[in-house]
Amino acid sequence: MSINALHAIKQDTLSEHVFQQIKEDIITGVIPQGQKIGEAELAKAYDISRGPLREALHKLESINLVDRRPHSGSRVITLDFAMMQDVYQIREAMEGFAARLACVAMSQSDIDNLYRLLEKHESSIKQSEGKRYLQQEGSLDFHYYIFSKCQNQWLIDYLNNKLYQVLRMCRHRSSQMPLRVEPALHDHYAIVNAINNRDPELAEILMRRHISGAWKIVKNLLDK
Amino acid sequence: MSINALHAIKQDTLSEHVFQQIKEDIITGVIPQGQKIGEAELAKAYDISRGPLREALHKLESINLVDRRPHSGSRVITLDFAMMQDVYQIREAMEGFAARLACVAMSQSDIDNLYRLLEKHESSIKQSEGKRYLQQEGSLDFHYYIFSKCQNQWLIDYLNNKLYQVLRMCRHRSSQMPLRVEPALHDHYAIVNAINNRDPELAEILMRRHISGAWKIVKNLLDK
DNA sequence: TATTTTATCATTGTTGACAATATTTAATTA
DNA sequence: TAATTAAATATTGTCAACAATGATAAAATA
Repeated sequence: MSINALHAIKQDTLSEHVFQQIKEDIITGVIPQGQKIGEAELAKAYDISRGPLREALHKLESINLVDRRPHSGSRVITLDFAMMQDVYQIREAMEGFAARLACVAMSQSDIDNLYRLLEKHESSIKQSEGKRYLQQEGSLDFHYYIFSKCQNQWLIDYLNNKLYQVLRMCRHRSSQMPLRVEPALHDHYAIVNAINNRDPELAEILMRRHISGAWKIVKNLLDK
Repeated sequence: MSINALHAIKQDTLSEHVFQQIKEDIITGVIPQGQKIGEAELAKAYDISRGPLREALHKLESINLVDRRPHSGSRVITLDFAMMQDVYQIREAMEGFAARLACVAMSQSDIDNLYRLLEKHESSIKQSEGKRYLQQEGSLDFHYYIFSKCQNQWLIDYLNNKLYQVLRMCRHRSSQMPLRVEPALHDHYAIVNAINNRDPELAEILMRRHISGAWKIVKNLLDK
């Protein structure tokens, strides 16, 4: 299951529908970073009135995809170094903690599913060298599967609807960077093993290291 | 400095002003938990039109103070056991991590200020036995001072504007519970000592224990 | 010419009316 | 009478016009 599967629901209202659409357009770069957003202009572009559009903009602000200043207007955020560091740090803390919780809460069949997921990734890596993007999506699935089992609804919601949206944006931005995926797979196996051994502390530590390691790689590539 | 000092600014717009006001009314219980919110009704109560009120409600939803279902309406959240547990868990993870970061980032004069703050709390405790509420506010100041120095803007924003609002709500709800404050002060000193020794790992661990200890107390009182 | 002031313009904030949906009430049927 | 269906009501979602504020350009002064 892809993370985006959760987006299908709740587009009942016009404001919600347009929120999802603009969100994707920002994440995928259709609307570039730092872009000034004129309400009237965008409303016409998406063929709605300004009311629902403003509500959509508020939602986008609440997931930190746009900056809004009263009487001044909105603009798409810019993924500078400080912001990416903030995001990766929070991800390290929260997803590490989520792994700890999930380690306690997961059923054995959940863990079996995780192993199967990793095997699928492994074979997928061996076959396709070029399609790194799909492999990254696979990595997202892995992370999502774990934190979705932590049984803390607030935590799940924050990771899924806020942090991971910005993370997808980072990915699109740095999707031309060369990246090795085998080490990540090795990390993943270590994490699942810790969960399988019902060792929450270790699961948290390994998840943290995995994420802070990913940040170090991204950081180096940014310094180039 | 109280946390609420930050609320003074940015009330330029009507929607923002009413957002702050409703927020306080929810936290302090003027609008009770679980209350159904009729837009027209509230708009008249606060003497504004429905447009800005709806935007305020969206903001309230984004900090998890109200639930909103399309076409159905909004209601104030209910602080049940699961939700409070979620909040304290996230607080443990994020504030622990913030303490780790702050331990690295703090200047020596910051640390001195922390010690002075604790001394003030100590004498305040000795003098007034009855005014537990003020002591709790003091505790909030302590926590706020630390995480505000973590240099992660996202983290600060989340703790200050989302988690701590719900936390204040928990406090108001359980403000008649008997609670000992000396142990908390002891914890606080241990945390500052760890920071003073520039030991980030320990600072994080102690902050975590402090918060999870607070949760255990609250949990027991809820089970009564 | 550079800078300040003033006036014009564009954009955001706000409002009340209208449309669409959900909820409640009443009526009907088993 | 209880359950189901249909009509009526209330509430939310959407729109377009208006007011208020900030940004821009023109004019005036040094």
